[in-house]
Amino acid sequence: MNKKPTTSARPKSKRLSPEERRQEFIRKATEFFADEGFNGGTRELARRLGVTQPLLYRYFPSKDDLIEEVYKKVYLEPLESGWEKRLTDRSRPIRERLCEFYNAYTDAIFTRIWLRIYLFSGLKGLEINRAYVNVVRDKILTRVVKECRAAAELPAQKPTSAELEMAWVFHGGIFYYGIRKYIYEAVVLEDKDKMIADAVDLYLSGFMRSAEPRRLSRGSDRLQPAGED
Amino acid sequence: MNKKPTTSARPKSKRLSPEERRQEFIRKATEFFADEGFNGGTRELARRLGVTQPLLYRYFPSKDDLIEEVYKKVYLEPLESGWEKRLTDRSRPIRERLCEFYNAYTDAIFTRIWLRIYLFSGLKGLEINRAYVNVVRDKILTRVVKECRAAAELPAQKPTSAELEMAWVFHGGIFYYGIRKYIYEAVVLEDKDKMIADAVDLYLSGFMRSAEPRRLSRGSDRLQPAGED
DNA sequence: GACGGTATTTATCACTCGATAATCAAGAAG
DNA sequence: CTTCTTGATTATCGAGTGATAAATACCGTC
Repeated sequence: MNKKPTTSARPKSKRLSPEERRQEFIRKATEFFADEGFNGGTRELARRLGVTQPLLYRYFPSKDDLIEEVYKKVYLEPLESGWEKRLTDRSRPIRERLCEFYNAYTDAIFTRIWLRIYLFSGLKGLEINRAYVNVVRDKILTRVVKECRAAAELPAQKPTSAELEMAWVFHGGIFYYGIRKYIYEAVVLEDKDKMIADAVDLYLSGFMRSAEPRRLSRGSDRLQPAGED
Repeated sequence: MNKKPTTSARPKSKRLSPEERRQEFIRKATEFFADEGFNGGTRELARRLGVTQPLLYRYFPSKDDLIEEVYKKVYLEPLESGWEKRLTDRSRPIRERLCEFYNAYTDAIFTRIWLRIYLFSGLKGLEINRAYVNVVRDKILTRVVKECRAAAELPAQKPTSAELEMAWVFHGGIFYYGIRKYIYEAVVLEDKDKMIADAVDLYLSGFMRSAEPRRLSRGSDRLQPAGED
């Protein structure tokens, strides 16, 4: 046999590699903290993992370190796919691009686990949460506004704060659908795609309507007096 | 002196009546739990109140009972003013009514304390939170849709689930402004009235636009195939 | 099959939590 | 001043917390 795994390259069945085990712990811990909040006890967490509590401290120096891993996993995963870049593909109609993006984005974040971790950490005032909000603004919403401006044949410029605010209202309206469904467990319109399409139509029709007078009197933007950002 | 306070009707200065004291405790406890979450300790709470921890148990049988009082206070206060009834005053334009209502409503709920208690209790899955969501739907949003239908000269009928969903998106968009400002402490467009006016314009223009084809082909509502509620 | 290192468990510490009982203080009535 | 009631404090309990050290079980390797 030419097999020569000096450091046990891949164990046959059970006994996952330390790193795999660690990731498994993080995954389950994410579920656990999503359910119980970050005040959930390490003993109960260990019970769910089917191990004893002190074992956690072999893989993570402290509970806070474990929680940190959970944050990273939750916050970075949905963004690393880079869908937002497809927003700028101007060969396709703006409506289609917005619908596609929000369908993909909400497919990623509209889960009980993601939303709960997001809200829990938001209430704790974590930097990573604040940073995420800024990423949404810079990577998604400014892009949305820019593309809408282009579609409305408005001159290209940095979005005004009023435009950005309306994009936030639009975005927040969609986001709130997820909260109602997965946090409040309320009855929502089951067809998420339709909800998004309707929201996009609402936003676009409002944007285009407010763009018309602005397009005629180039430059001067009566919706926003001065000084954005 | 004709003073005859057999049971000490009103103490001159300090030493508030038991009920006043109790209310003061609830008020401060609301602030405390808004900051620390409901896992905040009774000792720290007592310290903030300037009293010792066991004293709390003279006014409330248990911590949970105190929390219950906090819930009631927070959830019932902003609704008991009954602004939503002014939504139906059809002598005034729909835009004005919507703006007025949301200005008043957000004046009441857009505070750090209210929003945080709301989110904390929402994450705990409390009945009172679920009930509140239903109240928003029944007392506010169905009314909003009905008034918009009337303003668009559509036949009066129970809002379709798609209409209700768009009202939720509109409502949630405004609500999310408060979350961004008071939970995420993000920089928002400071002129709340303008944000609301713009959001109302967005919603109304989208609603009216979608209403036009529906108004011509009376009755059949192509935006909603069947079965609402 | 014995060895050696790693994975896991048992036992335990120091601390904090909500809650209770006993004690003390303060103000009104006699 | 004394007495009685009620407000408030001190001291403490038992359960649960995160974390550590020592002991044991497991598995690949020689």
